[in-house]
Amino acid sequence: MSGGKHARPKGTRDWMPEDATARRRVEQAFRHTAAVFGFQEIITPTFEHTEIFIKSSGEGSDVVTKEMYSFEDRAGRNLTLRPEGTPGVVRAVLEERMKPPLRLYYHGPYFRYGRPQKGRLREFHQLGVEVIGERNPAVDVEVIQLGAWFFERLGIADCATQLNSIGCRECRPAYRAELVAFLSGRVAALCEDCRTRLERNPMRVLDCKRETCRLQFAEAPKPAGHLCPSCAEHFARVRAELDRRGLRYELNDRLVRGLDYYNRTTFEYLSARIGAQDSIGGGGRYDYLFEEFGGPSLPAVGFALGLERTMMAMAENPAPARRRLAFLVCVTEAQRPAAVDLLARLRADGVAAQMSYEDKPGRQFKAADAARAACCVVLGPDEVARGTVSLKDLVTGEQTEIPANIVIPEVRALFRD
RNA sequence: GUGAGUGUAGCUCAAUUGGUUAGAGCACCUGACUGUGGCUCAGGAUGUUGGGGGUUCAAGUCCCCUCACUCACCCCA
Repeated sequence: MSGGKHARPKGTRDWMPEDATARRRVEQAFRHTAAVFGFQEIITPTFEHTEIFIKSSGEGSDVVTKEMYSFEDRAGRNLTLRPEGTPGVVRAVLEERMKPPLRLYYHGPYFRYGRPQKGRLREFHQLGVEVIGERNPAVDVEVIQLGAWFFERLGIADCATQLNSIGCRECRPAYRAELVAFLSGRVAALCEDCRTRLERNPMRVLDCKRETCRLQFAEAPKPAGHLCPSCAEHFARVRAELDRRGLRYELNDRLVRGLDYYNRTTFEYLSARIGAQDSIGGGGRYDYLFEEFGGPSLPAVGFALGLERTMMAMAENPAPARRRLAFLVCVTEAQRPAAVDLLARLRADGVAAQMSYEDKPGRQFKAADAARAACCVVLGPDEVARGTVSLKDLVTGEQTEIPANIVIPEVRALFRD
């Protein structure tokens, strides 16, 4: 039933033990992939001064104008729960005077105020990487490859990589003017949203989802066709290197990412199986952001992926296996002290063990089953008299009596399969 | 922020055109089982029908408000 007295805040979720386990696996896989590519972890605060995000995402962006969790602290400082990862990393790199080139990865919770839907929460989690201080197009490719490998490792088969280039300071103004000129002649055919986009951020008109708008854009000038020579070369080298590494991608000349700080390469990973919010990750180059933060001119490229969306795109987990947990059962209370001692020995040896304090053995087995334990270690008068224990495999139901002193290796052996 | 849809037991869902005591499956509890979980059988408990107001002789059912969830738009992970 929904709407109890103490319900979760809107747009948040609970991670039940099974969910938490699955999430850990994804996070570990990401750590591993990032580490293999030479990245090191960086952890930055969950909230920052609000101006950090305004500066990087852009004053008029939707994220800034209507999606931030901002608040004043008790001393009147204006703070914001981070809506994305890159600004905090950039700030930290400058503030801590870290020496480029840098390869950093991060993960954690992010916050955006908006109406929740499938694949969009108010508190969500991202995993991301940033390469700072490298201009070479091969680095863009490495970052794209990292993401592709990661998704592949998770078994996300139907994941498409889309690629585009949106130019730089040199070529964008001219292109932009041309696009505006083109669109201005067709305002009447555009939807309400696109008309406001035309004024605010014309390039966004390109990825409108409406069929009527899309028809208009068929002949619209595209960013990739208006690159300056050096951007064109960069883009060509990115594509050549992707091909050389055998990475599959599709060009999407409408891929214009939402955050203002991107330039040149932009890319996105899409999954068809997670609903309308089909982007499971995306990124691109941001060669100007450090300057805008008052730092040196530092080229950079990175990407972030959504943990929740990624997990939705993953194949359903197979039947939940039993836990690597041994459950102690004592047949009568007389064996309780011996059982408690054995419990401690198992735990001291790193074997997860637990026991029920029900009196009847039947209850204790039931508790073991309910806890999804892999086996029971049974202590009864007979076993104690013989210096043995009975080990019951809860999957097969087989029970064997073994010398008490080999319990730990036997339980371990049982866990192995 | 905009729009649409949905809220009935722990879960999934029933309940004639408004009509008497709101049902079923699964799960749960008890027993058959005084040294053994799952399987079987026999019993058992469970609801302020999300909340508040209204219409009516009568509301789970109709109307209004509110809350929550879902999906989509916007935007993005």
